[in-house]
Amino acid sequence: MAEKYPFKDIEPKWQQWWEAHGVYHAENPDKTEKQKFYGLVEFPYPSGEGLHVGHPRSYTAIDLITRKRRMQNRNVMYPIGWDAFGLPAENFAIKKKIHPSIVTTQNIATFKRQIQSLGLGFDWTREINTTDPAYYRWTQWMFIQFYESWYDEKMGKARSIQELVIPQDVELKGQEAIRAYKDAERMAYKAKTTINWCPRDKIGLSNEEAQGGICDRCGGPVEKREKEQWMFRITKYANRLIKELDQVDYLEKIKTQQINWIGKSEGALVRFVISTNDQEIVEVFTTRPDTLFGATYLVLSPEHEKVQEWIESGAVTNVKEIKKYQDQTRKKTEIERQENKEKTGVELKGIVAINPANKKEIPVWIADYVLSGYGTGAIMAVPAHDERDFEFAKKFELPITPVVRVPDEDIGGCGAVLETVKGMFLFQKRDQKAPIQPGMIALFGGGREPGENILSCLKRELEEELELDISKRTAKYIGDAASRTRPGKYYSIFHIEDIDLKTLKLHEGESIVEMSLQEALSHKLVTEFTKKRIELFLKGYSETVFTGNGISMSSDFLDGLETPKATEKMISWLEKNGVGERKTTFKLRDWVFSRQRYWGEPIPMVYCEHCGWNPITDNELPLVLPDVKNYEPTDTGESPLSTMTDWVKASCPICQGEARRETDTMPNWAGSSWYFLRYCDPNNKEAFASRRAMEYWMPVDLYNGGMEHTTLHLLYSRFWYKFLFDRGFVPSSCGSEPYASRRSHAMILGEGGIKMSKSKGNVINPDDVVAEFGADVFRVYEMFMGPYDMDAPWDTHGIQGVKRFLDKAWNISLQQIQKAPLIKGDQGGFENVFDLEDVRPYENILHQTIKKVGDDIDNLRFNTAVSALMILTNELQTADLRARDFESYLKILAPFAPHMTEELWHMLGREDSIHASSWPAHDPDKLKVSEVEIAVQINGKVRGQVKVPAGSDEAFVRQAAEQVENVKKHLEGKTPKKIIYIKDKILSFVI
RNA sequence: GCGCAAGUGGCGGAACUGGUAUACGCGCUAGCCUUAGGAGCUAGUGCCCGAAAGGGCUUGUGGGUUCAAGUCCCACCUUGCGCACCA
Repeated sequence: MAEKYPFKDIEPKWQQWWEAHGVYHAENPDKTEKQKFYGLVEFPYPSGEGLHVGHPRSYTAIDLITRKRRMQNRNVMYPIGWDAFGLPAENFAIKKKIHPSIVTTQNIATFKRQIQSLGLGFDWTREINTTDPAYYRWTQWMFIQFYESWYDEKMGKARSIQELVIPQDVELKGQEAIRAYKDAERMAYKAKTTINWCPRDKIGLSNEEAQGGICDRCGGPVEKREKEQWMFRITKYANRLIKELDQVDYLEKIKTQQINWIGKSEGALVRFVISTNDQEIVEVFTTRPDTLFGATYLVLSPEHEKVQEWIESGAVTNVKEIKKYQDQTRKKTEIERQENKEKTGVELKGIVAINPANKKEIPVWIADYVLSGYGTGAIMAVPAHDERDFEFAKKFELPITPVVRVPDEDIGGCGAVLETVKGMFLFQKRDQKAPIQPGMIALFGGGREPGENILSCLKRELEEELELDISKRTAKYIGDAASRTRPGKYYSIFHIEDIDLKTLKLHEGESIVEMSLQEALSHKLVTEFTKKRIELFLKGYSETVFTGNGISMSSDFLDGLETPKATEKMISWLEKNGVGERKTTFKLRDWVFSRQRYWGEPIPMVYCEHCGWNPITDNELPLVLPDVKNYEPTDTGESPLSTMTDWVKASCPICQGEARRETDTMPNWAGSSWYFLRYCDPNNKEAFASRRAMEYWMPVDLYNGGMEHTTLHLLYSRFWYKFLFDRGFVPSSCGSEPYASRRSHAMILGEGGIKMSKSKGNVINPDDVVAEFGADVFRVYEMFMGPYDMDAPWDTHGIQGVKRFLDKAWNISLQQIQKAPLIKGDQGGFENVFDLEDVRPYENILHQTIKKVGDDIDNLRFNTAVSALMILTNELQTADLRARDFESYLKILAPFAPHMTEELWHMLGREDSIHASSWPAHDPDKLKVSEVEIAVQINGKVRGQVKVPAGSDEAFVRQAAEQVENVKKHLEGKTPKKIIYIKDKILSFVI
């Protein structure tokens, strides 16, 4: 009698029927009043490997949600397409000498067949393909819009380049100057920069694709190369890409990753004058301008342009040494630079800079710990406040000057200052008589009359005040700090070597209290101020907040200020004195947009000797990718297209003269940056999508994709969309964010928890799974494996369990359909002849499950939803269901097992699709249970259970509990001291 | 180093605002059915003691709060992921 669910006969039948009946075709906005729901999964790259079992996991997840929304009367769009430009097809083409488009077409066919065998509710009428000229026509058109735009900082948005006001002085210089001025503002611009070059793929990479110095495609190391490249000014959007995240519902970790990648930091730009030539200036960026007084040297990155200038002008005297160091740096890959963090560097002899705060002359160095790509490529080194600078200063014996600020209450007298190697200082007020103990590494400040000999002061302070004999030790003078409350007085700061900080001794009356630093944290004799410092010290922080205002400071204006306030004060000082200004920098770089490969969208630009770069005209779009003989990329970094001399030749759109085409192509992130807009209106020939369609469908309600795309596709497409939005190509009612919410799937691993790979031979082919178990089992299994956002290993036994479940559900359903004599109901459905009013034992669990499954789908908790359905199915084995309850059962199972439920639905005599039916509502009355089991605890341990009517009061439950043998035994006839009763849950005695 | 997430049976994993830990599934054991089964059905299954009733222990480790802690607080350990000389 135990029949198997005959998926082989059923599944293909319904797949065809659905498509023929357009069950999953989204209605166009003009034809519906319904509210829309736009569910989106990242469209796949159709690789030669075929579909991975990981793809269906996320496709099915969003499929479940969209199916439920459809049953909740939403007009659902769940589209799919092909992100088909890319390296693997090209590499395959090189190897097999087959045109990439042929390979791509084949791969798409395979992917499509595989995806369609899974019964996913995609709207195939909206299928798109980024390599289709009808599609990439618009990608090219958008490129031109980027080129024809500039970013207006004042309005905070991109505008047409026509609207760029040309300053008069530029205008006077003529056309050449005007063009240069415009080019410097365009959102897409060509520039010679150092790019990441993958020698294996022979392709330039964006920063996002070369994270950690590793190529995103092949995993090999990345080199630096000078190259002229098309760039997108994504940095103009850095602020908005962070700020507008608060309009969207993304997983918190996705937001954090984007924010970190953009890497905003606020601070100041400071100009250092080179003393040998007043005209010469080095700009540095710092987040801590308040520490400027402590800047004791400058460091430039080895690639810094000034270094080259000084070599050429002969300003530096140790050219050979410098060049050697530059060479070394260049040869190091980024990985090597990261692995070896030992500080290296070379002084630029002959170059001296002036610290604008204290007018002191300071040396200038180059070192590779300063990165050319960040800030200005130069830093002011404040070794007392920065771990890296400290390390560097120690190694090359450069001066270390703390900038010391202290709140007023601590200025009162000289005190002991304790220091760690890292540069942490501790203070103990003098009136508490905290001596520096032998065994500390210490710095201390001593009040000293102007003119008093430093060493004699030190000796006096140490011996008289602090009871420390320093005769056997080396005390190194570090510097002075002026006292604010006692004008004319200074704190001298010394570094006493060979001392290890372990204990703190305090005078309490006549006796001395000795304590560990741990104990000091809670000791009443120690001030809060000191405690805080000890705490920081123990955590190993290098941050220093200190007294006075640093060596030879001309003013004490930073005294007593918290770091943010001191920073503000210093910035206004810099601005007032014209030596610097407020500045925000980002880690985000402009997007390198050219690729020196064949299989990508041609960049629609031509170069003319007279007119420079210009976009081709609209009616020339699409600029179709020509056939070439050889797809092989070159070591020189020329695109294979450059060998197509006929194609390269073009006429200049301005002067009609001879011109040549751009031969680089776009990165594969181009087509995927706006595909979600094309789905709204995929066949439009007049525009990339109609305004009406975008107004209705955008933004995407739910977008699912991998975490690996957080700093790639997700960032790029948000930027791209914001640009289109700014320029009004996307209607303003759509909002400036393309995706209202973003979720992430996890990986499916091979059996045993290791990654699936060809070489390990543990790859599961979806085709085999569908052939053996059918699509419904496959779907349910992938949902049941574990939490959606956690990696899960494939388990061949586990899928058997799911098969049993669906077989069981199938059999129960057949019984229900057979057993119950059906009559046609009023609503067009069927009711059986059983009494409709009697209370049925299964109702409770049915309604609970309806609620749970619905909630779980909404919250992407598919594994527990399946579990609830299994429990319900087990319960229903012995029940006789009313027809409408049976229909509810099928409906909540339908999103998970669409084929099986559709078959059963039609067996009931239905002619429409179950997936177009309405989602059942749970009846809150029927969630309630009549009887509950209450645990009885005695002194916190469960000693028995009682079954009572739901909602019973304490007295009733207590009486029942006291009848239970085991409870009686443990109560030992005593009267409980305390009784806690939580209704319908627990009764707890304390005796 | 910094940031984030997570540690629960033999395994994948449940557990809502603290309220009977181990749901559901796998695996395993026994029995039934079968010519046979890697099919199906029934029962059992955290660990220890016990014939049973029952008792003791158990959610990475150690403390704490509470009548009651996987859940809250403190300290620590481990694993995974992300970033990593970002000034």
